[in-house]
Parts: sequence; C-alpha cells; structure tokens
Amino acid sequence: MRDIITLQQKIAPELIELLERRYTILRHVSHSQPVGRRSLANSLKLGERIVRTELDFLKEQGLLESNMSGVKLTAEGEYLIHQLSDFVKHLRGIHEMETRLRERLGLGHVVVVPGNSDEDELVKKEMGRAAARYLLEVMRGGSIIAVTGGTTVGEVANAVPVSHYPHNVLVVPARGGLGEEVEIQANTIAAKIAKKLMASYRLLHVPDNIAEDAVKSLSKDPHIREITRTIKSADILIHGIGNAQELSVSRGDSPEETRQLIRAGAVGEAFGHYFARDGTIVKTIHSLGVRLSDLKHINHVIGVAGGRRKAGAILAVVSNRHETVLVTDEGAGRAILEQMDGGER
Amino acid sequence: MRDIITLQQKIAPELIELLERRYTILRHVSHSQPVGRRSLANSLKLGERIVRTELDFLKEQGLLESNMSGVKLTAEGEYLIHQLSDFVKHLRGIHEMETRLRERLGLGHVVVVPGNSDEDELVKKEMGRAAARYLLEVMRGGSIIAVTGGTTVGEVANAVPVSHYPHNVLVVPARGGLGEEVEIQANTIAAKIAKKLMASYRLLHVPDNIAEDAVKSLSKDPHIREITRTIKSADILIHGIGNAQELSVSRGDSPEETRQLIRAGAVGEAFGHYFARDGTIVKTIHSLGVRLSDLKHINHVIGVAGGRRKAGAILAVVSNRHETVLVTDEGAGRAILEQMDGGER
DNA sequence: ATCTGCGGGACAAAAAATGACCAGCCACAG
DNA sequence: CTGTGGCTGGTCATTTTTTGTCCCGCAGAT
Repeated sequence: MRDIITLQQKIAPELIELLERRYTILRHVSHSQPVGRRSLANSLKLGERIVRTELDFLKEQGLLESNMSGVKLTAEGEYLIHQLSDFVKHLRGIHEMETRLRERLGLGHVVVVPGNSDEDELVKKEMGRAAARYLLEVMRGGSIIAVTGGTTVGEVANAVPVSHYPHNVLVVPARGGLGEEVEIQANTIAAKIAKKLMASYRLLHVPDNIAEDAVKSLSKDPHIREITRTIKSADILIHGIGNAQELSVSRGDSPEETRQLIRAGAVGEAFGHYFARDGTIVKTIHSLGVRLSDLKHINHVIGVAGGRRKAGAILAVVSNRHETVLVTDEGAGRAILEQMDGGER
Repeated sequence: MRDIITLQQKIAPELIELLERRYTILRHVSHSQPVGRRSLANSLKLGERIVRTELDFLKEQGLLESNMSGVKLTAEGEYLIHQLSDFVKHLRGIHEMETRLRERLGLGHVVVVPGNSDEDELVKKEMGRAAARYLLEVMRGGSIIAVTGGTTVGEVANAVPVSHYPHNVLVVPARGGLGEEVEIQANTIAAKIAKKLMASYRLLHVPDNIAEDAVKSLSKDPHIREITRTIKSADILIHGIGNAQELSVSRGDSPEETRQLIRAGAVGEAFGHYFARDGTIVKTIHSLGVRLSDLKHINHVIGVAGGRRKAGAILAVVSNRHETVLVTDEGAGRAILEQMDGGER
C-alpha cells in the first residue's frame, strides 16, 4: 500500500494532485449540497471555469448530479467519498501521523483529518464528523456526556446524526457560559446534541468567568448543586482547546492580566484551565463544572481542536496526560510533531 | 488493492493511461538502453516530441539519465520498473487472469506478461525474462535442462542473466535442428544458456525433419545414442509452441501434406508433436530427442508462447495435460479464455 | 414583481502540447 | 583520418487544451 503510493507519486505526481483536487471538490459538495459551481469556486479558491470542468467530469462519472438548485452527490458519490477519504489519508501519510502522535503523546486514540482548519473552514466540520463518529461508538446506555463550548465542539454537535429512536443518555454542559454568541455556548451545544440523539439534557445557567465568592454562594442553590454533581459524574467529556492568550481575552481579562498569564507560561486552555508547554497547570478558573481532578473518573476525555495556529495549545493541554482521545487536523498534527522534534534537540 | 484501483479508475481515469504510457517507455528503455528518443518514438509509435516530454519528465524524476549515446535507466528507475510491472499487472487484472488460466487449464503455474507479442516485439522479450526467472528458480544442482528452438525460446536464452560462478547443470537441445536461422536453433539456444550460466552443454547434430529409417540408422551411432539418453533424462524442459500450419510449412512439408494435417485437426505444435484442439495427438515427427511419453518423467515442463495469433495453438498443446508451467502474454491469455468460454456453450 | 443563485452556452485570451527543424557532439566504421 | 549516423538540446510556428469572463433564461425565495 505504502509502496504503491510512493510509486505513483514518483511516476505520475500530477495525477495525485488531480485526485486530491477532485476529492476536495467532492468533500465540499458533500458538506454543502446542493451547491452551485460559483459558490464552490469561491470557497475552493479556484477559478469558476476549472471547477466547472471538474464538475462536468464528476457528473460524467456518475458521482454528482445536478438539478436546478445546484449539484449534489449521487449514491455512488456518497459511497466513493468514504473510500477516497481513506485513500487521501494514505496519500498524505496521515495514518502514520496518527500512530506517531498516539505513541509520542501517550494517548489512547488519535484521529487526524486531512487539511488545515486555519485555511479551510470545512476541515473543522470534518473534525466534528470524526469526533461525532467516535462519540457514537463509545457512547453506551446511561452515559453522561459533558461538552464544552467553542466553534469546534459546535461542529461536533452539527455532525451528530439525527436519530429516529431515543438514546438513553444525558448531555450536559461541562462548564458555564462564556462570551456572547449563543451558538457556541456549552449549553446550546449540549442541547443540540441531546435533541439530535433524542436524549435528555440539563443546563448550567452560570457564567464561566465568575468571582470565587460568587461560586460559593451559587453552589448553595440546590438546583445548581445537583446539576454540578451530575456533570462531575460524566463518563464522556468532549472539549475544545484554545490558545491561552485568545481565551484570556475572550474571558474579558484586562490586557495586564493576559500579559501576566502568558508570562507565567500559559499556552493552551481547556475547560477553564490554563496549561504550560509541559502540561503543568498555570491557572485554574474556579467556576462550576468539570475540573482537572474529575478527569480521572471520566472514561473518555476527547479533545477536539485543529489548525496550525493551535498546535502549541494542543500540545500543552495533552501533555497533562489526562486526555484519552485527540481529534485534530493535518495542519496541527504536523506542527505538533515538528514542535516535539524541535523541543527534544 | 483491487478497490483502490477501481477507485482511481473512477476518480482519475487519465491516471492509468499516463501511467501505462510511462511504464511502456521505461520498459522500452530498459530493453534497449542506451537508446535515443527518435528510435524510441519510432518503436512506440508516438510523436517524437511527446516522447521527449516524457523523457524529460522521467529524467526530472531521477528515473532516467542521458549521456551522449542515449538515455538509460538509473538504479532507481531499474528498481521502480519492477514494482511498476507488478502494478500494471494489477491494473489490467492480469493476476486474476493468471489464476483463472491456471485453474481452467489445470496447470501448476501460469505467468502472463502484459501486452501482445503480435503487436509489440518487446513483449516476447518480457516473456523470455519471465521464463528465465522461473528457470533460475526451479533449477537445481545436477539439473538437465532441455530446450527447443524458436524465437520465443531464443528470448529466454537472451534473458538468462550471465553468471559469474559456474552452475552445475547441463543444457541440451530437446530436439534436432529445424530451418535455416542459426540463432533460433535448439543447439544454439542450449549453448547460449549454458555459456551464460557457466554450465556445460551437449549438441544434437540431427535434423528434426528426418525420414524414419534414417532415425533408426542414426540411433546406432554411440555418440547420438548417449546424447539422446541424456535428453530423455532431463528434469526441466523449456519449449515453444507453434501454429500447426506455420510449423508444417517451415518443416518443408508440401502444401498437400500441410492441408491434410490441418484437415486432421492439427492446431498446435510442440517438440515435434501436432495437437488437436482437445489436446489429442494428430501426428508425431519421429525424430530423435524428447517425445511426449518422456514428459511424465520431467518435473518442469515449461511452455513459452504468446500473441493472440497463437492462442489456439497454445490451448491445443496445454490441453494434453502434460504441461506444468505456461508462460504467455496478455493477448494470448485473453484469447484463450475467450475460446474456452466460447467452446463451452 | 424583484432579486438571487442556479446551470449552461459562448468566446476570446492564455497556456500547454505537439510537430518539425537545425546545430553541435560523439562514436564508430571504412 | 574522415564521413556517417545517431544522439542531445535548442528553437519556433502551429494546433489543441485550458482557463477566465460574461451573458442568458430560469426557478425559487423574498
């Protein structure tokens, strides 16, 4: 398998480019079907005409069909795209990358999707898909699933397939609310996942950036006590990973606070904890919800994050060794490996 | 493996064309290196310029290098061409064809090389290579190798690699001399193989088309008696397969004799025997050397022949069920399977 | 009714592939 | 020693393919 790919890359490199291009097109179509050639060309950053040529070809091959509202995958195309994605993973050596990451980071499982979410918005959706697939796999009857906020975890919610029969699980937000956008609140995401699974959910109506004494007074509320206890007994946690600086800003810290945090070595952030490059905790936001000490009771701690920009943050967070699963993308994965190699020398 | 090929054919069909074209070029170069682009273009029946473009590309990739006398394979190209040939076999479904032929003809082993020797002279060389490789594999110390004449078996001799240490084997002609061309006489071929292997050889100075009473008188010669006995104790036989009609003519039969032979059902010829479609013997040339009855004592009976034209002859000969190995080409293989399917209905 | 985004047609410009030469070089045969 | 033939590499006009752009009529949404 490996050799046949290197063989082809040696003897016909133009063609593998073509193949990847067509795969990208199929993938884009699959995500936003039905879609017109112009908007496709736009998001692919390719000329309209060239997209058109490829589209015609793919129609010819029976992988796409077009009606008046745009082009969409046929059943055959739907089937093919799965095979293709695996093949592209081979092409780019992503399977190798997954095992290297798994071994060097000491994780139980690593999924890397092709592409770089910094450059291509769809890659994030692809990560969401992968994470959702993994979630469905490990989820059991009676599971309690805790989720954080963030755009990436939001995509996980989008990717969870709508179920036509009820799942006996409970979805809860892992932490309180943060920022303004309702779409990426932990509460919203938890609810969305639960609805798709026809499962139940609880909400935690507490801001995440909250003063310590306020936490204490809130904890006395019996409602909040109960939901907090539920959250801490989760067996699955899906969380995003953020850059320390960006998260500090969006938490509303003053520039001085942020600077101090960074100076203290904070690189990554996850569920209210700031991590340094070596995985140690720099700062903890003492809000309600999941804390680091709870993680060891959670069977599946699933980190979802991608993009070259976030490589450092991801590396910091997973170095804490509480993660079991990482879902990321090619851009981040490559950068992480580079940083580890650089750091060793 | 199969699916990844169908996948590629679906998503990038031009890939396989390009790949085959480049493979053909490499193969041609490998056979007649060093070679110039013009003669290449000529034998490939492609424009000079297009050959040039491909050649430049292959040089770029480090598979070819050119000095003043022409272009030739680099070590890397040499290595790659083997992988490629296997890959092309997969592409054309030749591996499947081999097993189907093996099963339906009841043979021990079948090798099919890509192409059709009717159209491309090089395919014959390729068969020679394959047969030579097989020979080296089954040959043991003390082996006696009998070979017939013919251009195809001649290519086997050409393809046997020159050895730098002596092999303890004996090469003998399986039958007497036939026709004029010295290059394709059994004697010549036997000697050539032996020399390349640094082995010993014996010659049989007897014409193959000889009257029966002459055979008897010749048999009394002690020299000839001994070499004949040696030949009959061979454990490996490599023989060509010919069309009955063509062979009858080149044996010098009168038109009437030939017509009679064909009317009697003769289709194929091998080592002095004419075979009908169902494998039965139509006529035997009672010369000296290997006869059909000797074959059951020979471990490896290797038939080498290719080209669509010869499909019928090959089918007739191997239907006799004395063969153990068949080396042929894609054109003949396909035609044989077609004829068998046609004959069954 | 208007507006937007769709497929499909059309066409010129740009780029690439191709065919056809020529010059200079080297090896080899006579 | 010289002519001959085959080789590479350069060049250029021509053909073919690819690409960028615009327009049109249409269907569904607003």
